[in-house]
Amino acid sequence: MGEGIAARAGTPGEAAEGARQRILEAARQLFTQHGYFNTSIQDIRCASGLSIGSIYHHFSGKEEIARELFYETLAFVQSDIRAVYDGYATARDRCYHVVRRLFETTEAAPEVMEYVLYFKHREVLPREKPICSSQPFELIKGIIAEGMAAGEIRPMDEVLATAALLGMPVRLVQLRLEGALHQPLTESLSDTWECVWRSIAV
Amino acid sequence: MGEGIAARAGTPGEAAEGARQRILEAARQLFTQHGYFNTSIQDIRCASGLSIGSIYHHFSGKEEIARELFYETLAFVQSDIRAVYDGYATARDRCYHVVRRLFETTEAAPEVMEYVLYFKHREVLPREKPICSSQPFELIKGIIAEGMAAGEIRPMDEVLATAALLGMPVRLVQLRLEGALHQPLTESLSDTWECVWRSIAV
DNA sequence: GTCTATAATACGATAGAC
DNA sequence: GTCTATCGTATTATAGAC
Repeated sequence: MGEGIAARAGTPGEAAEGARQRILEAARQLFTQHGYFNTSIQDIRCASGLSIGSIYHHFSGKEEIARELFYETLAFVQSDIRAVYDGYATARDRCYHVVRRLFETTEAAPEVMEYVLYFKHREVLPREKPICSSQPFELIKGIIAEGMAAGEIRPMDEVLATAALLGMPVRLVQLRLEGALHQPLTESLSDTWECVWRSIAV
Repeated sequence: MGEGIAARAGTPGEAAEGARQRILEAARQLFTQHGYFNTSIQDIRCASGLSIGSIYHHFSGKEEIARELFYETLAFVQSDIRAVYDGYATARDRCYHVVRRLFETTEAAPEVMEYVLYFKHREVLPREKPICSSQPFELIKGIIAEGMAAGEIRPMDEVLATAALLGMPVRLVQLRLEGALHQPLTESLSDTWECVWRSIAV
């Protein structure tokens, strides 16, 4: 987008958007590193390079920053899964690439995955729906259901199948983020996929 | 554990232990229900029926209460797994009963499982080792390793196999605790076990 | 829009009587 | 061992100049 008008800091337009993003970026990093409750507005101020007043100009408070990050991250995950759904036709391909993207995202943008997995939404944002009943997971359930209808996946409870598909990969992502796995997840992809697909395939 | 001497409240001996336990019980419930950082010492005071001073007499502070609960819970889980290890001989039986106990404990003592799964140890007790590298998980890895040596479990990375064993069941426990599953987990045991064992069996 | 200074409060922890 | 009263501090949020 345009860049001619606002060259100096403090000018309106995308400079303001820049400030917003700087705040969100700093907050995400601090929230995932030290936890939401161990992060003060002062910490966000230091990390973002802005002032308290500026932060309160853009957000109503710490909680709104967390909520904004939550929706941003949810949208990111959702578009990822939708891209897989649209890009492949069989349940097998779709499931495989969901797991693959999960691993790739963990390696490429660990702070995003960290926010998704470790952020205690129930504790910080108790009014939001839990992530497991959100749209991304509904998409996964759809993939599973179509796979059962097509005879690719053994008939069973959809929730069970979803847990079978994501349980092991998510657990590995957690271990990787905790530093318990030294290899990149992508190197374990084929072994992981073997386990996952055995568990739900006909 | 005599009981004759101290009949009135406030008397030393097991009455003091009773106070300790009342504090721990109240804290566990509040921590899992509203989160550690949303629970104040005042809240624990109200729920336990004791006074601030009494709480600080038994514990050095809020963090020590959390640490105490952490070790208590860890010991509980560990003895559970050890009982399974000692009670069965094959990897198949051991793995099955680990999953079974996981489900049974979730139904019988959800507040314990909730504490294990949802308590953000890294955020509250950053100095403790993460639960994944603690003794209970070492026990599981042992079961897996013996199973591979005996030719019951496909040869693969032990960490991967552990994730394959626990990933799906743990995910289902989470869903159950969040209220997303209305059936008791024990009713899904056989289907879950089918998925799990397919994923790691030879 | 951004800044500094400050108000208001909630919290963890302590002191000291009983 | 238990209690009440209180201290010191950290934190959120606001007020008002620029």
